[in-house]
Amino acid sequence: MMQESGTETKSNGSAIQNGSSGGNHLLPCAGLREGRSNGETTAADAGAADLAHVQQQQQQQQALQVARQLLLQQQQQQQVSGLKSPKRNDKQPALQVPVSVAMMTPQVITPQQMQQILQQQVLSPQQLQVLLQQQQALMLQQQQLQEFYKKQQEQLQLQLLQQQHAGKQPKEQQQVATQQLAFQQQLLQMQQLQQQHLLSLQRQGLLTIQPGQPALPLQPLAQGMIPTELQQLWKEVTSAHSAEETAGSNHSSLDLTTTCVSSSAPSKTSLIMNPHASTNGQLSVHTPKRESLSHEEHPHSHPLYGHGVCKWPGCEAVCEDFQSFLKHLNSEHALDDRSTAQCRVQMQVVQQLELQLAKDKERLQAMMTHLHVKSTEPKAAPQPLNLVSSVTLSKSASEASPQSLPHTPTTPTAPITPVTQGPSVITTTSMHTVGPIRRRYSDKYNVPISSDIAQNQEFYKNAEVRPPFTYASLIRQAILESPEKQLTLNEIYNWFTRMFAYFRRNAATWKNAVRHNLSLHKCFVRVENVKGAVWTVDEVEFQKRRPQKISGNPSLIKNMQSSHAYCTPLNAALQASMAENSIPLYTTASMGNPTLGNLASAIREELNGAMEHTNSNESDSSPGRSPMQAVHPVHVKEEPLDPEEAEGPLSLVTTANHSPDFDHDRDYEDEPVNEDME
DNA sequence: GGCATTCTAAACACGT
DNA sequence: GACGTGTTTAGAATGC
Repeated sequence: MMQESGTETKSNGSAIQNGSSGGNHLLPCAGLREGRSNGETTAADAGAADLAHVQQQQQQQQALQVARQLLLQQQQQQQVSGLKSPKRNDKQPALQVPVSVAMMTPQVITPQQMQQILQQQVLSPQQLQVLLQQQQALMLQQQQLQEFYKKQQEQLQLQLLQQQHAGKQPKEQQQVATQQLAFQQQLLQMQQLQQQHLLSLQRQGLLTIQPGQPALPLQPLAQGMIPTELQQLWKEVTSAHSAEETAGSNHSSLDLTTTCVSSSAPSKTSLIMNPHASTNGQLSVHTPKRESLSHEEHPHSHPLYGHGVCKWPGCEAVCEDFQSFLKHLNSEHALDDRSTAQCRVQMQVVQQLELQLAKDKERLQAMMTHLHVKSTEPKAAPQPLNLVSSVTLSKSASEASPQSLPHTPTTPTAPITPVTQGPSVITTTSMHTVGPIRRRYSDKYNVPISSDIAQNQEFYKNAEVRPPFTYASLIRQAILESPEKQLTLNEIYNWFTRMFAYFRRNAATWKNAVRHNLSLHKCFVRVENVKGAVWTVDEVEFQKRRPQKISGNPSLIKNMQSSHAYCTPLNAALQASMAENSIPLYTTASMGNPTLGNLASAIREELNGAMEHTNSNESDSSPGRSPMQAVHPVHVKEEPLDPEEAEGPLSLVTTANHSPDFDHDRDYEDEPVNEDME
């Protein structure tokens, strides 16, 4: 006995390499420029004809040299007093890359790196404090540098004005302006690197920045030149660079200009948001030039532009064409505090999503592993697989929760525990079932078995899970699916084995059950045929079958509602997880299947019926679920919400004062009510 | 606790 | 006799 129960139970960032972790997101400009030397800049300067201009250039060069000295000091200081951990040093590509890269590196302690440091406990709290102090010292130096820059900028602007009035060559002006811009961008880059670092410190709780305290004064720098001017200069500089980059040069030289250029505003977004860091701190960054090229080739392929709307987070400005979008992008989303903050937010969003994705993938893997193991387990577990067990009520649902599943407390999805039941909850409809382990929901909630089987066909065929339907329902379905609405017993067998992997085992048991059901239920009529005996379905009789009604049990109703509440988030989580793994989702709800409507109706009806029953407090066993009952105060035996099941006239299944109206067993067929009916 | 429903197991009969 | 089909009975599990 009950071997079958045992059977039921059975069935029942790649870029982080060479120590150059993702923290080098902000290194792309340096990486791109590592082949550059400032000698190129001076060579360009040497080509200036105007002596006065040359002198100005020399002044600027001197200023830049001072700035470089400051930056080099920063670098050296950082290298000397930097992190002491060998691991940390390993992660520092600065010593192996050009100075232009190395210069930026000490400040590029990104959140990832900080987290790694903290997680690996490479640094002691004291070391972290030292690190923090160093960063703060760097900030002070940065401010000094900015002050120096401001003075220099004023000078340069004055000179520019003078040159303009004197009718200087535009090329020379641009050279001056280029250097100005370069220096601007260098500072911007540094500021943002520091911002990044400060952010990471904030995340680690090591640094607290008051709300009113601006992290870094980016705005004044961004206002240094008007956007059109910046764009113009940018284009010229980048076009010149593309040729220069191929030549290669002294890697040890510090080229502020080239470093700065690559970090100008248009590329900043991609710099920050591009997670695909390459090795050794060299990132494949979209330079604006490349971007513009790609936009020319694919004028609507900008990730921030789609459907005529700017997709900058929180913007959604309507841009009629791509040009207007670019104008909008450059004007509204230039490099400023706001854009930087938005980029940071977006970066965190992406990080969170990646983290979530990784967790979900891990969980899915564990689930699938678990289910696979479970499905191939021997018949040891006596717990029957509950395909229709309630999400909230079923004992097996909680008891069977596999411990192998990784605990993911951060997962925002709704209760995952029911999912642990595995295939049993893949179908939305099954999650509504509030029945005992052996209940089959098709009879309870009038869920169209045909729809469920059709939608989950592949699942049932491949997974050794018991279909959540009674034998009677399955037999009926098999017969109704046949062209002639009649099947021999063997054909019924074949249908079972063909449609359900579960019935490919223990044939003796379930076949016996099939035969038993065929004989037991009046709804199955045996017809002698030429071929032999075939079985047909008497729909009227079948409709007479009464599912176990839900009486006015408040707890049951509550549980049903709660289980329904689980449906949406759970389904969403399932859908998301399965979609990301390209697994077909056998749900009725998520696919927008009309079955959902039937299901919802069924639940509503069920709930209403239960409520009505509770309110009416009738002794009648009628659930009172059907709207027909409002018209006919007589007992409605069954009111199939499934259109297919509703084919039979309701009047036929309406009886009066029929208490044991389930006409399941022939034992009952002599009941007076049935006699009256028939 | 009793009843209803469903499932499982088994026994039996009958035909091929 | 083996096997398939059909019927019947009994017991267990579960929900009402």
